[in-house]
Amino acid sequence: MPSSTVENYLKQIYLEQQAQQGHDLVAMGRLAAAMTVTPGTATTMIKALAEANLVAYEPRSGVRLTRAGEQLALHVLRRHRLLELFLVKALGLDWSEVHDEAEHLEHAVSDKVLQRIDDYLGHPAVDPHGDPIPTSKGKLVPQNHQSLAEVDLHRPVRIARIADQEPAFLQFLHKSGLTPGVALTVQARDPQADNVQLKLTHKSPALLSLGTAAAAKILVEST
Amino acid sequence: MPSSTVENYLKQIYLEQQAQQGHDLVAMGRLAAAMTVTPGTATTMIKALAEANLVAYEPRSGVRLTRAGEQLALHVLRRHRLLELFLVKALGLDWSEVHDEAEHLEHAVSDKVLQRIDDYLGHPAVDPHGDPIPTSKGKLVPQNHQSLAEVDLHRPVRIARIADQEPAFLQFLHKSGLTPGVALTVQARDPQADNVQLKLTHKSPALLSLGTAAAAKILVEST
DNA sequence: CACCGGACTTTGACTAATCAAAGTTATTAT
DNA sequence: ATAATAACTTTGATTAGTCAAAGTCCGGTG
Repeated sequence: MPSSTVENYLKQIYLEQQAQQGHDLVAMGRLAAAMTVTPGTATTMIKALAEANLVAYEPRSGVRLTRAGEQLALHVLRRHRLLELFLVKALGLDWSEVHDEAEHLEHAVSDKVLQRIDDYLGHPAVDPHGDPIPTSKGKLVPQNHQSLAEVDLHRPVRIARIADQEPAFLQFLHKSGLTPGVALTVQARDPQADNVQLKLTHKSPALLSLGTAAAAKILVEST
Repeated sequence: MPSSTVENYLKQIYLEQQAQQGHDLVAMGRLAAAMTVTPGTATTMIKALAEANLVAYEPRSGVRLTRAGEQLALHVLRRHRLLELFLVKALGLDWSEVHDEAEHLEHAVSDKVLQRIDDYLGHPAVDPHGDPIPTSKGKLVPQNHQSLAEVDLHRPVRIARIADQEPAFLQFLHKSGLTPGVALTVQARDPQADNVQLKLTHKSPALLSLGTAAAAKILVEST
């Protein structure tokens, strides 16, 4: 059974690979920063994971998950995301705080309990942030959402996913009514001013101004 | 924050102290066996816990919790027992299997989540095996139940608690209808034959034969 | 083309938790 | 009272995970 440290490394490599669309070699520096360990620690750990055939390691260029490593990572991600949704739905926790809770529980929950949680929730496809939940077989349906930083002006869209887990940012979104499912359009965009203007379809106040960095973290789908 | 290893040692010392009614010094051998570590490991660990003022250690005679250690142990026990009940009530797990599940989760669940679980369950006093749940302040109302090995013959009693967590034993009890709340009387007892005869008040088959060791693990209260 | 600087790896050291085996102490039996 | 024995402690070693700091490699820039 892999330790929770191993599970965390694999999960993080998976997430970094996703974040680098296409470019699947994750640099050691990136990984070390994401894990908040020193680069030397990451190197040591990755050499052990490579020995166990969970990653392919290319010294001085980076690391990538093997099939086995990816399966394990998806299993961890499934536990994490089902737990997040369960904490919100069954225990009424705030969506801004469930990420950190799930971070601990994901290493302690058995397959049996996870199965029950999945049944309880009715086999959901996404977690409270719109992140897709891998199946028990380790499959994850690829999403391809545009963000508010790039979607066409005036196109009617719905918020599908928030690509950030920071409690403070999530609380701001909640306060502003920018939660998954909400319908809106981008009214204007000014790259010079680093500004995006939103119009919420069924809310008031209906107008909102965001920086590009924040807009890029809000993913949408056409309605 | 104490490691889960430390939490487990303290919890185990607490349980052993309880099991040795009155005699509050727990022998190292006993503790080592309960923790399934070698005696040397227990000695080393206990010296560290004594350094941290969580236990009082008397070399070559045993160990006992300090106030601080007891508070921590009760906190762990609270998490464990609330989780057991939650797994049964909210997720429909079998009472015979929740002990082992809770054993892992008890170290991963935050105070906030535990609070929500307690609310969800309506602040219960006992877990699915009848074991009392310490309060959030670290108080545990002392129980004083007799077992089926000692209660008066023909006295009408109700099962209050099962003093064993073995899945196989719990499954046997379930199959036999010997679960907390069930009303019964002891019809006969034969020490020579190591045998106890039970009559279940509202069940059929109403007659049951148990060995003394099994009967001693079933605690009852008068009705 | 040499060398500079940043990214990466190596090395040596540390902590927590563990075991095996040797050493010590106390209790019991003769 | 002494010897045998069981219970306990000590010692030396191991594994997982980590850091600090020294060493190495490589892609530019002059």
